[in-house]
Amino acid sequence: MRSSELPQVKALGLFETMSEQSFERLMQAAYLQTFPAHLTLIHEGDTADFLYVLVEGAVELYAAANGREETMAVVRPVETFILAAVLKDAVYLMAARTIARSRILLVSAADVRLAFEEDAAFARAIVSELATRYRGVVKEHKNIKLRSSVERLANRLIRYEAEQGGHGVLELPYEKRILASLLGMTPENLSRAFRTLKPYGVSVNGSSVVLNDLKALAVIAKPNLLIDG
Amino acid sequence: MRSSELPQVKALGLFETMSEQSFERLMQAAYLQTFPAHLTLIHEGDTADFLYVLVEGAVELYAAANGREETMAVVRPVETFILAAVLKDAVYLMAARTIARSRILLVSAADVRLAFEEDAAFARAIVSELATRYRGVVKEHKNIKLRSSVERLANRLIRYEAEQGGHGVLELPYEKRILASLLGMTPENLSRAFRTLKPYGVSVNGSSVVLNDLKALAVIAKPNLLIDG
DNA sequence: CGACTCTTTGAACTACCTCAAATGTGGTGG
DNA sequence: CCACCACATTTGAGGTAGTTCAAAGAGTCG
Repeated sequence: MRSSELPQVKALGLFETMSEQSFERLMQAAYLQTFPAHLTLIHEGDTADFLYVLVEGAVELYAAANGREETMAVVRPVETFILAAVLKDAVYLMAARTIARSRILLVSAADVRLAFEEDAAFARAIVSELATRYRGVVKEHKNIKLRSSVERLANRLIRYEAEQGGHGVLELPYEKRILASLLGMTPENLSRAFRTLKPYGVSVNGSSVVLNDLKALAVIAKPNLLIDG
Repeated sequence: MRSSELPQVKALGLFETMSEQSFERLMQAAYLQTFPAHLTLIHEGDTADFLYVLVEGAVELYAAANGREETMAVVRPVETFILAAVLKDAVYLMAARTIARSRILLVSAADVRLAFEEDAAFARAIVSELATRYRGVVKEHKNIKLRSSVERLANRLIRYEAEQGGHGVLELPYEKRILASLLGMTPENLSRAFRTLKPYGVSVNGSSVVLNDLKALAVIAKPNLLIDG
């Protein structure tokens, strides 16, 4: 693999504390590859042969059943995905496809499990990462079970605005179609939810959103650190 | 703590492989306590001071927001709960209360983190447990996003029947009110969902359920190993 | 420019919820 | 052991959030 991205990967929470030696061994059999947009990387039910690290781009994790298909999460750089399946040597519960052209590091799953055995710092980092991910899914599950779709959208907008600098403006990081599915609604309903939020200072123009009245928006969103934090 | 339950705890996947020495140290500062039914053990947002091990009884994990309250999971013996919060030294994302009179082992969270550092086998077990839990929440999330309430009930009945011996009969392990919330619906809607399943061989009498036509039930349930497995 | 796909809008439908009341059930104290 | 009470469950009626289907704009990319 090209070595120019290595420092970026090593800086990842998961690899940061592990020994240089273990890291090098792990990277020796790793591929850094560029994939075009809309390419399916993994299918539900496949065995987990690789741990994926998204270096650049965006990846959608989705699941299908009963003829329906829903976005479960969107991975942004630099982040790993499907760690749990790799550690359990189990099949993937979610499928993954690129949303945009993406640079992805593929690390051998067997090597990850080996490094876990041999490097205590790596083991700690894995636990930390896994626990964080676990809490992330729990929050998402609370989000779905405890909130209406308009509330979910309002809180998501508040989150994006904060992540993007807190200047009252934000760019939707991917298509509304995907955002809708991620928030557990149809595209049509997302469109209507945006209109519902207009009286609360939300104006939308394509993928650009302006929040003119954060206070009013917070009243309807009722943000909650134990869901959004 | 009483020592008669110790073997039962040691046999837990999480503690099974750890050294006797580490285990004994962990248990030295642990309490085994009996709690009456309907007692709140932990509140959302509390700091995680203990890892809980349910030895006997039943515990409901729930979450509240917007004046609503929903059951997130039900813990059955012998199982741990809120492991992720303990490992991250973070606040609990879910509250917990006993459903029935319960015997619960409380292990110091700091001791768990210490044992994790010192005992590699324990570290492995924790990762395995955490990864399994992670996959459990993902499955539950798929369940909610991809299925209707009747489908969720049908699959849940199929699961209980299998767990309880596969003889075509099952006992609902807790109140319908809680089952309803766990499945993401109101008690009224659960009652109607049971009636919807009657033509598929489901007859209910209090907490006793008979499945007279598993084949027909499976047709409507469309069970899926990547959700129910 | 033309052919996509995405997004929005409208209209009709449906799954699920809310409210209210009747009925059933388990636990408690006399 | 029984009567009572509180609460769980069921049933009915009506409402609402969200879906589906259809079709018209609006970007986007070759």
